[in-house]
Amino acid sequence: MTDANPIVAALGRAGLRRTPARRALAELIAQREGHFTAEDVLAAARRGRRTMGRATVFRSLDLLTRMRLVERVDLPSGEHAYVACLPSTHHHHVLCSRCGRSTDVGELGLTPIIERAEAQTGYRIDTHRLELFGLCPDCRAATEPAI
Amino acid sequence: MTDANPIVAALGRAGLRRTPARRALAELIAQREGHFTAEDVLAAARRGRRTMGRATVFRSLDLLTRMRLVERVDLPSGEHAYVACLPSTHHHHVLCSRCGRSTDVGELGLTPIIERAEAQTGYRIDTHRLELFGLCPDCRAATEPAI
DNA sequence: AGGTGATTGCGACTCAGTCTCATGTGCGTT
DNA sequence: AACGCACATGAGACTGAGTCGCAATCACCT
Repeated sequence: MTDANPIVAALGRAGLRRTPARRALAELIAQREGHFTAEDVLAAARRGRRTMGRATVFRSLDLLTRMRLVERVDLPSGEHAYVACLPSTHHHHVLCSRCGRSTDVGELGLTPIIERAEAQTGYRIDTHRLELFGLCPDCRAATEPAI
Repeated sequence: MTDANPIVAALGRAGLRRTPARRALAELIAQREGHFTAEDVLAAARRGRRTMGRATVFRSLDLLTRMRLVERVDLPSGEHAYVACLPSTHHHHVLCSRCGRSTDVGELGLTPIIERAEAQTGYRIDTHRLELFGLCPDCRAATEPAI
């Protein structure tokens, strides 16, 4: 039986074990539209009467991060969260600060900006983090009823 | 006596108390070139045989953050750190991943990028975080001896 | 079906950050 | 110079995220 869940499928492709814990995590992530914290996963697993060791959650999340199936983001509050993402090319995430939904957005042309920063500072920049926070279309509609 | 330390001076200007703890913190920050964590501050205070309550450190750092005299950054490792910065216009920080030094870099022209992201996603973006990590000129020289 | 190395769950642990509260003190007022 | 009080501090208990070690389990290859 082929795996409907893309994360589970990717695990198989990578020669990693498709254990119940990992399947359950993949399921939870697939259901979730936006970002989620490790604690969310733990709570959801508990709710679904499936216990999942705290360590397992962190280990699996870590694994998926290394596989680039999820990405870790730092919320403005300082919390660490994760968002699912296709292991495509370079991209960024836009997070809704109201409902938590997250949307991928492709490469935005940051290269010239990074070059400008390198020129200004003399650093050689090799990593960057760009996170965008705002209101998603739905929440916008909800809070700005009148144009 | 006017305050040599800009942070202490800013406190006075804002009508906030210039307490010994805040002065000590300001001093530590002024001495430090790069980013630092709350734990660094605690350790430094302890080393200088001046105890400073853990809570006080967090409270003061919080205060300075609200005053925009320091900014909180999230290191790639997930740790939270702070960097001093002049409360000027919008700017970003470039952090050296080897020695920890941080350098301010002015507005880099992110606006068009944000507009592009808004157009692509339909979000209204109101906050963003851009952090750049790399090697500062000195560390670059140290690790790339030959051109 | 069997063997085995990867994976799990548990629980103890660490470490960052928060909270409470009694004590202390900067500073405006007198 | 002394006063008074709201603001600030330090100590330490507490919380919650994340890690570690280990014995038991199980996914998967043969």
